[in-house]
Amino acid sequence: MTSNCRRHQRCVEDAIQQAELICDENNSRFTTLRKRVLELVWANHEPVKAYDLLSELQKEDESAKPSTIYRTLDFLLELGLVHKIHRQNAFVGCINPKEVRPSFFLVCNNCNEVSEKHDEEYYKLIKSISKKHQFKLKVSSFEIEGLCNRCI
Amino acid sequence: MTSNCRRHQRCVEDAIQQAELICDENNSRFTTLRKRVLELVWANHEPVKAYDLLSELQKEDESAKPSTIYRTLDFLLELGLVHKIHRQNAFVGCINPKEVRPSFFLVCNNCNEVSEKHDEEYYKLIKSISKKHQFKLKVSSFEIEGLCNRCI
DNA sequence: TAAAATTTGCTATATTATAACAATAAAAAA
DNA sequence: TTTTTTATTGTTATAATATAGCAAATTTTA
Repeated sequence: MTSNCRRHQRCVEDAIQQAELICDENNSRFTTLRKRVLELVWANHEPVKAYDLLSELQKEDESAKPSTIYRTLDFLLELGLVHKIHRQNAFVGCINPKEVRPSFFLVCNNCNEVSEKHDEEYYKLIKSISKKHQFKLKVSSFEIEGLCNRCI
Repeated sequence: MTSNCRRHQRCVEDAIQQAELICDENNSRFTTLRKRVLELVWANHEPVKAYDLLSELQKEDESAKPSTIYRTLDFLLELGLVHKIHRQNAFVGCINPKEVRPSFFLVCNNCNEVSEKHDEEYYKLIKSISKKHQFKLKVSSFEIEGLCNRCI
């Protein structure tokens, strides 16, 4: 249990509920598989490896294969329901999938917890960079590793 | 040739010269292998894949193996002579290895050129984030993909 | 020159990810 | 409702990325 949230079950429920809405809006189906994988991603606030998800899934569904996981993750990434932490080749649930502006991540090297941040200053920086370098931003990632406030 | 630098040979020479200095200061050896790999990384301003480096190296040295490349890259990364672009699992030469403050990268999805930026505003943001969240930063990466000014 | 430390060679294998095509299930059209 | 189309999942194979561990060679230090 490495969560600083009071009742993690809430996080999961919220995530699932949001996912249902977003899939709906998108005319995409929130199938049993997709729901289950999202729940597994949300098992805690740490980044999860694809093959760890696969192991978990295989406990319930022997037929699960790497592509089962990767395809499902692709779907969830597409809708912004999960994020990839590129420095770790791992995945976390998105805390605010309706927000289209980019967030960044604080990843604790001690407790492994990831905290997704939405930050006005960060939005400004991105805009300013785009303007300064005449660069048309498509996607970005900003990942910060170190020690979180509880582990410092 | 996808460089917007006038004479790319200069970039390479500079990089090698800086590397010599830095290795020296660090009491590390800038061996033939390390020099050669760094040159290969600097073949252009695009991110290079480890196995592409390996292929290149093998043209000159049949005995080269994955670990040859990865070990050498690890060494170069350690000294800040190259950076890893995590979104691409690829590597670029560092334009300013003596600067300890973090830089960020603009990666063009059209011409593939990577541009490393050192930016006062970015330093400030990082400081502000660290403070705001009481997070002790160890390492970070900020990678931006999109269209560069020449490809827009 | 001998001993210690660093670097490289070498083999094996772990980890991460995708391609291609078939089978199934769900939604849309007839 | 039945047919057709589309989306999803199953399945097999393989590609791409990365590391571990130990031996040999080279360089530095004593």
